[in-house]
Amino acid sequence: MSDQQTRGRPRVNPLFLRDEDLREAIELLFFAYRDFTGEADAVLNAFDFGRAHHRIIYFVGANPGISVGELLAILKITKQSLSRVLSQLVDEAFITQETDANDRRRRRLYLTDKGASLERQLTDRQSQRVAAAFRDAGADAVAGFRTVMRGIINEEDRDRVIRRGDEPS
Amino acid sequence: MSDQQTRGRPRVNPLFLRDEDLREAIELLFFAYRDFTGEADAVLNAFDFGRAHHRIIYFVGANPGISVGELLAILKITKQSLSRVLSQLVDEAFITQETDANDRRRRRLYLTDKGASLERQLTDRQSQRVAAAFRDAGADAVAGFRTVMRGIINEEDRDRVIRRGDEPS
DNA sequence: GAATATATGTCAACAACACTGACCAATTTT
DNA sequence: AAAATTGGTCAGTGTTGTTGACATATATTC
Repeated sequence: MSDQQTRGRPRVNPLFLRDEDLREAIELLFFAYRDFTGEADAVLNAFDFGRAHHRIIYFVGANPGISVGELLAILKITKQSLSRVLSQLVDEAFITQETDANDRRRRRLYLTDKGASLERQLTDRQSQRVAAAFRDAGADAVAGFRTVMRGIINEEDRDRVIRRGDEPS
Repeated sequence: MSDQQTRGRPRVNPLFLRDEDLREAIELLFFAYRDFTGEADAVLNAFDFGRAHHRIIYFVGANPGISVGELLAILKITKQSLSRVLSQLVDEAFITQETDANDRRRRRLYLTDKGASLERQLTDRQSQRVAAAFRDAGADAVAGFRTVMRGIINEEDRDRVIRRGDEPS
């Protein structure tokens, strides 16, 4: 019964969240993500890889020893979809699989040197874009960015994002 | 020669942008966009539409009378890709095309009532997610979010995002 | 007025990446 | 021993992007 508040004339609330404010946010998400992901495409093309490969390489790099199931939970795709791309990365020696010692059903994933090198190329490019935006915006703005972005993520997945170490002020 | 600065040990700079700080931002972008776009999928499925339809409906709604060329510049896809999806939306009467009076080569695009109704359903859902994050984060954080996101977007495309009216403080 | 450029649309083939459904094998848990 | 979990695979399908080659109408330029 308060749904239609979201549109129409401005509503009374501490932030004065008008229609355009929210549309602006929607567009910022669209354009920022479009340009942010586009950044890595040239590198990926040189390896005949796509964005699916990139996502896998990134998250295996960020979580060495991650299991297939955890990776699926992060990417929210089916195991068939993952399998197609992951197999390529294993075949071409960008990623290795090692059977978990405690639970031998589990395969733990790691980047090879080759994989780590590609991961670095890709992450560096995107990091530079973010770093430039951070520098121009200043420390306070960066803190706000982090808070809002975390709030947009589904609550149950917020702790999947790595946290900087300086949280408790 | 300063590329490898982006990784490895912390660098000296006013924001102390460490490797993890930038990785956190990368992950925030991934998860926030994943959940933000996932929000509308159920509605779209009911209409047998996908995300490509959503993007078109959104930007035509936000820019009534936009030309095909401008839409292509925003979406950064080929006209063939756009055409397939746009034709469906026109055939099913979610969008109308009107020849521009001044330049009769141009087709200006508008949402029909049916299209506007769908646009509202989709945008409302996403707006609610953003509004909740904004409320929890507070006004200062929202300002920071906007500044950083704008900085991530390619410079030449920053003014494609609608601007709130309260910029010059 | 003829040549050129622009805006849009269309046909055809193809690739990446997601999906569903139906299985199978190894291993662990109950 | 039975059931649940983890991971893999085969087969078929749909959406959304790509290239390349043309076609049409209209506007602009020489």
